[in-house]
Amino acid sequence: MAARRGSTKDKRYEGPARAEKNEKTADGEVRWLSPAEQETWRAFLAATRLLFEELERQLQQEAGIPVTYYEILVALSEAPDRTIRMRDLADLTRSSPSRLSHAVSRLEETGWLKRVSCATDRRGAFAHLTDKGFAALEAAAPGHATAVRRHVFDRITPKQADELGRILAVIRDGLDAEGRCPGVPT
Amino acid sequence: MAARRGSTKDKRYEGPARAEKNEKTADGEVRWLSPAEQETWRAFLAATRLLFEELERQLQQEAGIPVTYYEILVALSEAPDRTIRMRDLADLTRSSPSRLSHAVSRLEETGWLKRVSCATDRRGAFAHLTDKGFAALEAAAPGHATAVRRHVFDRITPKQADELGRILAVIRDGLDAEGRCPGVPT
DNA sequence: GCAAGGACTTTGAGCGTTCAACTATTCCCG
DNA sequence: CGGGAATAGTTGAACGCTCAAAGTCCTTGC
Repeated sequence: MAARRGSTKDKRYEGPARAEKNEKTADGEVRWLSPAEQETWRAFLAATRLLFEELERQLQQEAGIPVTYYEILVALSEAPDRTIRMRDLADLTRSSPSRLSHAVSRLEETGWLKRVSCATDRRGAFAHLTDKGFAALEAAAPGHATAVRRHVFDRITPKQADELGRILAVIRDGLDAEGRCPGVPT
Repeated sequence: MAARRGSTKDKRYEGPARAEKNEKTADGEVRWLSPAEQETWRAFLAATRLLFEELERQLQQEAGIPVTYYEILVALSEAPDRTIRMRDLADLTRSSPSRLSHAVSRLEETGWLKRVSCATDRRGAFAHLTDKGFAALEAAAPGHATAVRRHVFDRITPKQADELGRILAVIRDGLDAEGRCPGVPT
């Protein structure tokens, strides 16, 4: 990735040339990424793309579902009664209501999930993981866990894993907070 | 089951997917993630999902293109003559040839890219970034860089950024190596 | 030379996601 | 109580991606 500095003739992409001088936009100053940060960011993009593609392929071949559906099954499997209100399930899995609705529809067709209407709030619906769905999850879990271990945790030290978790939790919390109260400055 | 793609029902069932502890099964060992590893992994999933969704939304609204298209433009902008052979561009951006072909077609429609046929290898094609495409990239860059900085690098220390880069490079290299020579252990 | 196999690229179908409506119900406040 | 606003969930179209299959051209061995 690379394209280390000054390859050939052209401008290496560190932002437009004019930005060297004029760093202002409508809302203030543009602080480009430093070379080190760029390298990190490109590693981020490459690693996550490769990783998710690999996990997706693995899970699709062995279990026939995408990773996001797997996450839905996991969330349900951990809930009391294996049943969660749609809204809460959307929050847990960080999906949009729309995505969740489509996904649940799809999983309902395979018989792994069931929609249950809510007695106290007639707008509402629950998603319930069926025994068949739970069995499917049990069958899919070892392969998926093995893949995650193989591509991530077997490659880094426990200390690095800890640090990775801490870093990603910070990033996650930042985005989560922003999602909940939009318009609040850092 | 609606004939999903790789729908291999009735997979081998490799032992109970119970247990947070490590255990063995008949035909091989499944090493589950430790509680700490699970927490890290869930942070990974949540952070990357939120982050990419946010960047996608930002870039889509401000520039009208997905992040992956942006990466293609960046790669081209750094190349001599702003021109790269399709195969090499696919490697650089870690896309499948198919994805790249679709993407280039799309970007060609907007006039940001141009396909140029190769004289010495008539199977081949180059992708060339037009002036219009370069201008579009210049216009999109500040917003994108700002978003990346805001959600990632402004939230972590430089030391953490370094460590993050090192960790992700290891993961990336592992997957890269595996992609090139499948079947090689570790 | 020539055939067989490999490399480069494109195409079309199917799937999951997003986005923008839309329906239905509940909440809130005067 | 009544009516507007908020909440829960669904739907359909558009779009990007994957996969399989194909077309086109190059290369290698004989």
